[in-house]
Amino acid sequence: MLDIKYIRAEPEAVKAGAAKKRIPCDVDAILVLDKEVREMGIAIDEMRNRQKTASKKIGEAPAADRPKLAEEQKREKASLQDSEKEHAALQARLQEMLLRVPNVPAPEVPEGRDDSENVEVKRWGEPRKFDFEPRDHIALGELHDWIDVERGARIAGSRNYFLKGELSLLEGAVMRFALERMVKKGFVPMSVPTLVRREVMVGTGYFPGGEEQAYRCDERDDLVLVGTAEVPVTAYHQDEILDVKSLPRKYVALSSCYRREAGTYGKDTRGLYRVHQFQKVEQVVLDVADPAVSLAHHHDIVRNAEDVLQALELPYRIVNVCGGDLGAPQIQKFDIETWMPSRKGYGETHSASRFHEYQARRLNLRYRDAQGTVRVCHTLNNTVAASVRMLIALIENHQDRDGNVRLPKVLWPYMDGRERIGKSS
RNA sequence: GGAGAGAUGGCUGAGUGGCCGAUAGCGCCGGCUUGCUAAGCCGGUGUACUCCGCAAGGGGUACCGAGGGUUCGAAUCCCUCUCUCUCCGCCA
Repeated sequence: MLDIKYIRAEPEAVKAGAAKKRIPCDVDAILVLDKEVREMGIAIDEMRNRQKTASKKIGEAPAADRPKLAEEQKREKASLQDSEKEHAALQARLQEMLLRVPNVPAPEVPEGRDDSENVEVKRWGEPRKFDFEPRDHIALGELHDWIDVERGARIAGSRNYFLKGELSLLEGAVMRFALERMVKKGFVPMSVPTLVRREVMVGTGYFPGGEEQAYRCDERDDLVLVGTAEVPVTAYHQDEILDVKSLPRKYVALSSCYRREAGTYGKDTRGLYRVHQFQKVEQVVLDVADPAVSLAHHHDIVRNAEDVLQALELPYRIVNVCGGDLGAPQIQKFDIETWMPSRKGYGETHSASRFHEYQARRLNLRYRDAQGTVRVCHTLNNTVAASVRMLIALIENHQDRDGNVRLPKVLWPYMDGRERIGKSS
């Protein structure tokens, strides 16, 4: 959420930002409503002031005079209550509108309509040239009995799956490797709730707007399954005022992630590229409200992900996500796409976002700076490793002619010392 | 699931209708003091919105878990919800 004071001061910047993101937003209507709410608030404050003063006088008056004085106050009270009711309704409407105002993208965000106009900023590693016809992950899964999508669908519906045998172990190995790598860099590991209250979804910027992508419980429990550990981790310090000396806070969490993937019917239907549930290690950074500091963190969290991909010997590229492909909350986003032979291209595996105050303001997540001033934090996050897509890349890229898979050295300790997996290894 | 207790400022903890945005202690910040390992003394110390002011600063309003109600007036009375704790039951 943007600061209403910022919207008042820079309405044109907000409009331009929304236009760049291709998100409709009636800034003028917000300003009109804001003015109305504010003027009404002043009037109500004055009415309350008169009312409080009068009440105090009644308290000081001799008991005999009180009923008469109280009678007079009753009329005042009625009109105050009407105004308060109206004011509350207007405020709620304004708040609803403010929650939908998109964050203003950074100047470095490229113009563009959709992901086809994202701008590649870096490439690492050479996609491997196979001297045999490589199998895709489904074929490899069948060969080794690693993947069962049929029973997955029978038990849990489409886009659900079982991982078995070595691939199930490999999933754990990759997650554990990614987690430990981040802990070594000073990130505090966390195990987190994946079923959260709606307000946390609002606080992190997923609601309103993203309701269709989230699973929710029925009316007995008004909870939502998170699509990423970013949600509980970023909200961890909700409503707190942190000491500036305790910043930055760097957290890393492994969690299950749940996505409805509504509106993706027919898209990526083969294989495990797009699924309803997966494991992911996520990094989250909270720090002071300084754009330069945030930018530095942004580069750091991208580096952290690159570090993991390089250790796993997977070719990737980084794209600067264009305005039209950017969500409402982000200032800027870098996606990392990893080479997947079955796609004959790069597939998104990481998403590094910088939010400035957008999430923190919604979460009421603040800090007290060295001067004692209370300010809203900045937040960022990025994937470290997301399970199924990382497994697709690993087994497809590192397969041999027989369909066995060479493991990168960094995974050996997590796979009981094994250097390869597959039938003949 | 049953029975009970509770939720107050960074923390502990008073407050049962007007003198309470809230006693006190601790902590923290500033100052003073004393030669003795640290203590003592004095002062300050919530957040948000808003108005006035160039500013320093000042005024108003709201907030005592959340929401509603009673009342001229609510931290205090009533209702609903959330959360915490204790005991019993059940499950792991």
